[in-house]
Amino acid sequence: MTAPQFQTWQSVQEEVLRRIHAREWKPGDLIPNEADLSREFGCARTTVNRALRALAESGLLERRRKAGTRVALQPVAKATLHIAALRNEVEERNQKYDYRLIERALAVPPPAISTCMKTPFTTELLHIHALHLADRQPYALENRWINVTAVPAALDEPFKDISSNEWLLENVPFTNGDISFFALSASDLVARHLACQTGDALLSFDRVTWDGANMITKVCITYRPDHHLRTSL
Amino acid sequence: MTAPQFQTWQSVQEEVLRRIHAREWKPGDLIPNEADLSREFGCARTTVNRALRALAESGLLERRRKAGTRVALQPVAKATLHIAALRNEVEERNQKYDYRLIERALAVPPPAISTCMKTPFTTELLHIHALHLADRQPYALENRWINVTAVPAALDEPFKDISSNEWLLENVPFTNGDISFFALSASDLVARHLACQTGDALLSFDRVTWDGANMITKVCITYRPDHHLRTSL
DNA sequence: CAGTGGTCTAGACCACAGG
DNA sequence: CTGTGGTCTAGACCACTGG
Repeated sequence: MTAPQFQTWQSVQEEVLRRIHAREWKPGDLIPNEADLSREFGCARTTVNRALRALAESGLLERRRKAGTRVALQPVAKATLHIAALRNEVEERNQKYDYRLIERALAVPPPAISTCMKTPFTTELLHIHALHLADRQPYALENRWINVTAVPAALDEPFKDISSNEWLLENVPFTNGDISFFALSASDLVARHLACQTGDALLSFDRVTWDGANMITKVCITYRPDHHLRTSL
Repeated sequence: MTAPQFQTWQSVQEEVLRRIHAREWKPGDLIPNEADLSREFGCARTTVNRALRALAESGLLERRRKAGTRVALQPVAKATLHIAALRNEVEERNQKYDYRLIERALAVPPPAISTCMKTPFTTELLHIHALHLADRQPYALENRWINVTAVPAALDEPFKDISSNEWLLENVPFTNGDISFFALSASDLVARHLACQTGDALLSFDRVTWDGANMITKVCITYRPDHHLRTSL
């Protein structure tokens, strides 16, 4: 018997990757089922399943009951961005983190915000405007609206020494969120805070988080110019 | 016996999520080990393992041998962006996809590209400049350099009817890639192709892919104004 | 209907790292 | 050294779905 032995799911995964890469199994091809592979590899089907499932989660395989497992035609690149708190982001660059509150006010938001927060147009929300710094230079601008109906405790927090970001993480549970990345042209106000030129192209993202049916907060983070958000495949 | 029965890893996961959410287990807390939980839940340890492993992969738990499992203090939001081929991106919006080649030439790239591709400064690369359209409107601009040493077959492909994107996916295997998102201010040239104003803020990303030690290609995709890249938590 | 992946079980051994 | 998670096994049943 010349069949090689694959005793760990990682080694099975490597072998499958090798075959895909060597074009033994081409994009779109049906590959053998788990039972056959487990016999060929001399391991339990569970082990094969673990390996194939991981590859399917990463988008390289497509699996369907009865239909079997195929090599993905278009390996959808799943780029996982790690959106940590800004403090961590800065500290991971070995830079000194600072936080400065610009404004904290209870106010009726623009209609676009009310719509997004699913609150009546006349309902006041807590508005936080703050700057995050790295090595004393502006790093990112935070523009946040908090639903005080869902998070009344926020009314007692000055957000002077702790960013709303960190306070919310520690104090308010949430179940879901949506993120949207886009490019923004710096307004005069934004340019002044980030110490850049009006009209500069800035990477930004909106994040809306909620807890069950309760909208918690909507935040817009705008990075200083030339900021890159990196990830690997 | 009042202990509820949890027979699937999903139900175990839901119960764990409920306890975290209800602050029965707070951020930073050590939770019971797998053996104890499996007894409490009335299921096999494997099932608990599956549930906790999934939560750890999503960043909500932190697990270490011997140290046990803790609720993450800073649940690093892992935003997974699905970077499909542009054709798929457009078609998923139920829009008509078109592709137009702007330029295809063998040329010595700028030093920045050579450095990134790890080729000598004097080595010629295949340069592809193309436009992707949605419902006949400019959607994204593609600016690509292909390492013809690693991919000689690219020299025989006109890229007139098929985008380099799709051709490479079908014909060239790769093992790794880096992606970097940023905001770009539209140059005159870019503005003309994307039918926008010079200076508009545009969302872009660079992607470098390689196969083992061979650099394959570097591409820069620049989206039309107001493009949003969305994902959920 | 039948073949495929999805999952559960009970038990076992192992690798790692905290104390 | 010892407790913890990581994994493997063999077998079983189930859920989905293609033909």
